[in-house]
Amino acid sequence: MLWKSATAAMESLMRITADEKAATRQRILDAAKVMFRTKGFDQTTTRDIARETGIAAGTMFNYFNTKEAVVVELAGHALKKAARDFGRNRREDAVLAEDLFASIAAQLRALRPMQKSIRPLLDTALSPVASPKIDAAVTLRADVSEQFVRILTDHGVVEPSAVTLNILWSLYVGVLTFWGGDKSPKQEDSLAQLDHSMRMFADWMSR
Amino acid sequence: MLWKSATAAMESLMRITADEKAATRQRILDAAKVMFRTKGFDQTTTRDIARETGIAAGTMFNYFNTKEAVVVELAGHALKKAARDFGRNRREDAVLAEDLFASIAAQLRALRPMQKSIRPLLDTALSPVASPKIDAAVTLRADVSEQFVRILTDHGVVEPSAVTLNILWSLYVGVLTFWGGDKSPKQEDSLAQLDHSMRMFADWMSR
DNA sequence: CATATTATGTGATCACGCTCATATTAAATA
DNA sequence: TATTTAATATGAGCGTGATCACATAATATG
Repeated sequence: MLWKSATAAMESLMRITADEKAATRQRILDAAKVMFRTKGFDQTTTRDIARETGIAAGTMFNYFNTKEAVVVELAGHALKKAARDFGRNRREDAVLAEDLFASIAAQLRALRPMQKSIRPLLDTALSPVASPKIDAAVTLRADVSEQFVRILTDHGVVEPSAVTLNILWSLYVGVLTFWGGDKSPKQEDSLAQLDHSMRMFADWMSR
Repeated sequence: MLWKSATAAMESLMRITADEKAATRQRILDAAKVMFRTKGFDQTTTRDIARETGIAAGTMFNYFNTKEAVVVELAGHALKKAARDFGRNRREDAVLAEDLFASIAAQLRALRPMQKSIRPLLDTALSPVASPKIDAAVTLRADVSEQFVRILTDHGVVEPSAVTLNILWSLYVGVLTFWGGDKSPKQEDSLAQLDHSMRMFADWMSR
């Protein structure tokens, strides 16, 4: 394709087709979102998603490498929203444990619709040793990690060691895992777990 | 079957066939053990195991409900050995963090041959919210948890709360996850991770 | 406008874990 | 031993995620 000779008309046309592609992609995400929430991840087949989207069975894989990649993308959007919410409501006088608690609690709130689909997320995206086959998973992991590092930095932890970050990540994944099966009405049990985890971690950091 | 009329001869006969069954079961485990270690869990198909064992493809599922159940059973044996090793080498004057470290380090040593197959273990057996479809997984989880509780009790923690146990479990799973991808020659990285994790936990317990 | 090239959609097909109706073998009974 | 009943082995077949050769459509070139 000769980009240098591209005219405004061409660009406009391409934008349209690109938009159509993006629209199909979005329709896949919308269909998957609903079905994952109602039937769960395992009970939703890629053929279900394709049928609901109005495309052939194989076409979905032109947009997403794997079924997991779909849920990872959905989670990515949710976590972006969570990060914004956290930034907006952040209290100036919060101590480390409070900031970490607020950050992760915001994530739990945003991820609520996919509570039933958290398992594939933990396996593919949030595991520190997950294979980098899904691009969105690498990005997601980096984003969350970055936010943790920023919070730590804001509280005087200059360059957290790998071990420190791994411990925080273990507690974080532990909370998410527990939360995935949390049946308490308002997630109190998970929030208690999160509260204790972050308090312990913060105490250890300021020892 | 009329058990009450069972004679010694019958019992002897049945013992033989029962032994044959147990032998088949063992041959499956042996074949799987080798293949899991060399090719990894995902790259070893149930048909591979069946072929190597000399049974039909479907027969394996008369002995194990799922492919995961095989690796869980192998891990169960390894962890039993680890528990014995820990009990044998346990130092009388050890503090909480040291005992937890020693206990889990023994597990890592015993699990070494299945380092590549740790993922399915974490997903099905060691997750606190895993479905109870695999009996051996429930047992395994209970055994490990029980050992942790015993160690805690020995160090004066009378009845550890659910949150406390969950936190310990999170750190434990975090270490195992990290260890699954640990390339350092003698697992120093994982042991460092374990050391810090248990020290933090013990500090928190004695706060 | 006609043709070549490139990108995208399609569904038949694969490999996998797992199931199930049937065949086969062993045990119990007469 | 002959016959009935129970236990076990078998492999064809299912549903699934994913792939791939091919069809179709969009774009570039002459």
